[in-house]
Amino acid sequence: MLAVLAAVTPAVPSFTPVTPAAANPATDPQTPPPGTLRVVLLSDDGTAAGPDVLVAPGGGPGDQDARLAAVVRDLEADRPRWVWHDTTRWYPRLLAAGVRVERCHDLRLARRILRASAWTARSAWAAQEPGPWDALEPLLPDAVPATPAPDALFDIDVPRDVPAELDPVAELRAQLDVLATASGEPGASARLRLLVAAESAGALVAAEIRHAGLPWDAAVHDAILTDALGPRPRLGVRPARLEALAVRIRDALDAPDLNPDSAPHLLRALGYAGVPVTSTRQWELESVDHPVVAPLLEYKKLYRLYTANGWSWLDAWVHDGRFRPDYVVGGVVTGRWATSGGGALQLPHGVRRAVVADPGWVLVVADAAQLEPRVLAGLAHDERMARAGRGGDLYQGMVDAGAVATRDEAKIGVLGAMYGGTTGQSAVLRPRLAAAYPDAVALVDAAARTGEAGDVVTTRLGRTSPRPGDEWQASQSGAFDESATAADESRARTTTRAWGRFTRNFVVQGTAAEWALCWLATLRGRLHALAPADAAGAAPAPFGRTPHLVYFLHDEVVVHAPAALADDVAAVLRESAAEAGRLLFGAFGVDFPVTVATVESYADAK
DNA sequence: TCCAGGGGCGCG
DNA sequence: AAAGCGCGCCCCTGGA
Repeated sequence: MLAVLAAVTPAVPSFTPVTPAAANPATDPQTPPPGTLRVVLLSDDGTAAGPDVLVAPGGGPGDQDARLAAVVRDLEADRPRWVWHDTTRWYPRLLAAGVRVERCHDLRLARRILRASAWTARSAWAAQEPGPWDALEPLLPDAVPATPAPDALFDIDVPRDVPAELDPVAELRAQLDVLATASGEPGASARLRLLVAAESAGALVAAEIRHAGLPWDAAVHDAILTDALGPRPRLGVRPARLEALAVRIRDALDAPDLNPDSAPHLLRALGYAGVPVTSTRQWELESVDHPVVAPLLEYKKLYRLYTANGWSWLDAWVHDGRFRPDYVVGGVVTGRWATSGGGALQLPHGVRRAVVADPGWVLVVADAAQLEPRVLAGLAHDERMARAGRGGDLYQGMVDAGAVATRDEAKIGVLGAMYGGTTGQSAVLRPRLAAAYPDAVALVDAAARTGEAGDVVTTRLGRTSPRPGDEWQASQSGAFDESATAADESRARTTTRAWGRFTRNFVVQGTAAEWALCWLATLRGRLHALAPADAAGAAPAPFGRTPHLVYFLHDEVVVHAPAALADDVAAVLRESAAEAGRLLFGAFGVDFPVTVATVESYADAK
């Protein structure tokens, strides 16, 4: 069953006339008042399946939320797939009202996938000019206070954020049609359906992670900072350790006015002092023997900690013992998640010490081992590469099979093949890799050639790469013009190859992101099933004492769980990884082992 | 005074 | 050691 949380009559009557697009005169003889929420019940094929459920507006603050929550909780018994414009606009409020849903169809995210997929490209719907649905952006959590002021007007007001003409029922039916007629690969429809479901589940997970929050001990974080930088300074003053290092740097370079935060200034000062570098990058400085190098490298390290994850970050992002990441599902072209603030995906290892489970709880940390090479083996149906990864370390498996001499070589060779490395050791290893794993190498090489030709590539489940942009077009036409110079041609070649490296990597990174979504989706369901009989407890509703996801990082997750359930959670993490592999690659036998660690602090996971 | 772009570095 | 891919965030700079 599909339940479209949808035809919402405007909460602001003056905003637009009250003419709900999905109003059905047969069941609604009277137009409901402004601010009414409507749940449209449909069968899986999109046909009507029952009378609409209306949620009246009004009452005190939060009253309508509470009524909606009751309606949703009721309907959950029938396990509907909730269909809505956009998870970021609905789900945080349902969670705040204590309600979890099992599954959803996020029309905004699904549309982005389906409009761009090579498997739906022949449909008229995909060919339409961009419209208001395409302009719909996710709602940043900053715009929705987690805890609204008690006297705030708290009606659900989607029309303020979503143009009223965006009829979710019509959009859903269009998407179901396009899904049914997808073609271009065996099972194209089923794969795209899986992708839409997984992407939508990801949207639920992202909202739930933000709702629950990553347990964060601000005192531990402050101790890390004080230990590294000295006591917290007044606003606008360098911490003591940084200032002391700045003095040493100025002395070593004989540059009393040097501001080490300015790269150009620093580079000039290095030049005057006779330090042979062309940049101030860490790796270049490390190759130089000069008294300035040690304090400068130390300064850069601490400066980064201070600016990116210092006291200001702590003030801005950690409240009530929780860091709430602003994930942006599908925010990266390849389908990976991005973040819109707080830098949750760049959490330095050095501050992970501050991620500490609640008393009586543990963090169960899981990491998919060599995810991308395994995905490549599955994509290419490369039996030998799959065999190398069976059971254990894929790189060591390659050594044991005699393909390369050392684990390090295996890693460099594989990464080089996936990223398009053309220099150094990865270039040297290339022929050996191609000889041992011809199918895998052929797949990424073909993806690169497709990109170089200006064409698109597609992941296992149907996410399709963007077309090359203006720069690529310009360099192509420029290079073949009569007046083209050698420099034009060289620039065109550089641009073309860069795009080839992008499409080469897109198929692997994008399919790995799909694997991760399937992992999350399965995990989410199975963790919920571990709920103890009395689930009320430490975590905010609807989690209570149920293990739940609190962090995600491309191929790694952190689950916050009551200590007694740690082993069950570990088992679920492994089973879910295996299930994700089956969802993507069916019976083709490629293993997806995960390393699991049960810890008090995230820093102890590795 | 504002903002785009570059340098640099954190993560996978 | 980085390289080859994908990001976000910080600061500074220089032009409008």
